[in-house]
Amino acid sequence: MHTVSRKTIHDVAKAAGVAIKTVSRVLNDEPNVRPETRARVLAAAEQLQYQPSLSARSLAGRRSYLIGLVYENPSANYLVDLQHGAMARCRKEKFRLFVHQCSGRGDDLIRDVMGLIDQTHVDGLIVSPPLSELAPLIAALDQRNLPFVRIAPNDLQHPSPYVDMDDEGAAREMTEYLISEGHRRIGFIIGHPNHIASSLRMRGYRAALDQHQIAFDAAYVRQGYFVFESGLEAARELLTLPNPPTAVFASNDDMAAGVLLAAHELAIPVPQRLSIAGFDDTYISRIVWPRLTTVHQPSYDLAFCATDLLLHSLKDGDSPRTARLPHKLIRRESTGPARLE
Amino acid sequence: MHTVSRKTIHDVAKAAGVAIKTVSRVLNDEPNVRPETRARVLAAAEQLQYQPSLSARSLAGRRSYLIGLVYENPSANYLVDLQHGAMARCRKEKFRLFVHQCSGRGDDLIRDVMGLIDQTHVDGLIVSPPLSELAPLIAALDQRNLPFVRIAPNDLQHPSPYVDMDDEGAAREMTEYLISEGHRRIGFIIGHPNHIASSLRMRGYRAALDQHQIAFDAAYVRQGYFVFESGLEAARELLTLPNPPTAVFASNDDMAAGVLLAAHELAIPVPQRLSIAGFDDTYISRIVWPRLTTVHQPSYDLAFCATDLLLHSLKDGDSPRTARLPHKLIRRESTGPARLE
DNA sequence: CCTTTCGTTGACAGCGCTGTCATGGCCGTG
DNA sequence: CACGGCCATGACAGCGCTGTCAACGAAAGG
Repeated sequence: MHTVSRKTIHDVAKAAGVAIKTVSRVLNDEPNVRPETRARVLAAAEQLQYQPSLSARSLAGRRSYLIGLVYENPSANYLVDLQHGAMARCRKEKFRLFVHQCSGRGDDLIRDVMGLIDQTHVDGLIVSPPLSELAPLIAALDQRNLPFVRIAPNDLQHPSPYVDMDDEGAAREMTEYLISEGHRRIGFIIGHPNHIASSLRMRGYRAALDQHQIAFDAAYVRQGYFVFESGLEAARELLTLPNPPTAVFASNDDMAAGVLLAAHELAIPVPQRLSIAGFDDTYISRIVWPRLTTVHQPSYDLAFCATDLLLHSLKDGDSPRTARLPHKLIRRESTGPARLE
Repeated sequence: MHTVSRKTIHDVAKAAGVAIKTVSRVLNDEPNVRPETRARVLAAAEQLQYQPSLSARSLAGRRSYLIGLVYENPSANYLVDLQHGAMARCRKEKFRLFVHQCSGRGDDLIRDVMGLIDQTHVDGLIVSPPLSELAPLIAALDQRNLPFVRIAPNDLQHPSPYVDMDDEGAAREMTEYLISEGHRRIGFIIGHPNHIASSLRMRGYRAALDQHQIAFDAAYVRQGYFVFESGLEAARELLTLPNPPTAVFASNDDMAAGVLLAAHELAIPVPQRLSIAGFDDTYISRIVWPRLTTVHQPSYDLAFCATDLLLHSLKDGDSPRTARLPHKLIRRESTGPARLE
């Protein structure tokens, strides 16, 4: 067994008959290289299967060609979508993505992220929810003067770029759809209190009720935490109410799956006697029976777009700073007309 | 806004009143440093919030404190478990995990992985299935002389370390459990042909039938691909057979969820008229209704353990080279006694 | 007492790149 | 024809560390 030694810029320079600086110029698309020289260098690099060392680059220059994606504790499907969206965008440049699960809370979390920055020299950061709402973290990043993009942030006034979707509008549409199906007693399960999306979706729900002169009834609203079990518990309460809702709108698919399970337990046929709607359009919404009506949240695109904004802001200061991505109501078998009573 | 400049080893050395080499010694746990000197350096490093630059480390030394996790296209839940298992183990040392989704097939894929190695200088690699079965990739890694650990590989003779579970035994246990419930016509859905786990699980299924003198009937076996839709399709065929199975054992949970959906479509009550078993014990096995009887596959532990083996083999050559992790049969509501006919 | 060994520390080179500046050939201009 | 300016290229320093080796004092041995 014998280690194939790494090719360096010197090998390429020698093969192309130029100085290493010229190789560097070619590989970094710098101007002032004769086209034929450029071609010669490119050919040599290709022939040697040369890959520049990210370590050396970040040490010598002011870029590391690395961007970080930090997250805390999102659901698996959402997380994987984010990762792949960001990776896909990175792959189109010569950047790589460093995925980092943050640990700790408060100051520890900030230290954790700062440690990531110091150690890896990332050029920028993609901050996913709920970290994107964590003011102390955002402030620390500002102070560090590191470019970053937030996904679904709460503070839209902050100067850093962000991408999001219209959570409130989407929730209003879903609620209106349920109303249009004849539902009047519509249960609602709120998401995790730390996520701005939770209150936005709640607001959309209320707005739709208001618009259709349906009185808001707190008895039909339960606090959840974006996880399956919280949806299950909330639904057990809602569905055993004296005058139970004919539809339940959960703030994400995981909780909606919990509602569905509760309905099955209580032998309530879905959607004949109970309509159930989710949010996010994750994998599980297509797997359960009946399949969930939900709102498609473009997680992959959100991350792709966030990475795009970040890469642009690394190149030139003046680039689009925000993007709002479209959502879509997905009707499936878990919702239907309210039964006449 | 003002950039807080990165602290370097020089800052720490100055603060502690020693040479940078001594700081390096302390931070790398090298011997021959007086305890009080060590304490002084540690205090200075802590006080300055010093974080060594991974770039400089990997450039200067022969370690990068980075290990790579490469994967191709596993299901989201499995992938996230792997990532978190590996990250958790890394966090206990001063290592970081570089997660990389491979792109391309054949030579392109190998070039992709080699590019990762050259660019990031990873000290070692965790190779997850089905890449862990890709002989050309393994050969390329061997030639590169880079330490790596395989998760659930096919070639147990190969000298590189690996971790796996007893797929065959687990499948046999599950099948025996179904037999013990009185089932005789037991359908089976095979996993993706590229995964060794598929044939092992199939082998376990057959072994259990043989042991109980139940004739193997190819009509009850369908090829699947580890994805939901393939389970759905296979189940539609199996359940409309003239003499349909009373139980179906799918090689993973996603496909079992597909079987469950097919049963719902055909109004076959589960488990009263059909028992359904999955494999992996992923999130979805707990959210469908009825919840799936399945085999717990320790994905998190597999990755944790793989990382552990890798880190050990980086330190000293002679370390345990393999580990087989325990599985567990999880009985839930999707299986029950066969109906007497 | 001097020599050898060992434990502790530091000086310095150099990892593979990029940033800065120098060099030299070529052009156009007065 | 002399000169300045521009383009293409190269020489060289140095990023923040680790590896190597030397230096020094203290302990151990003859």
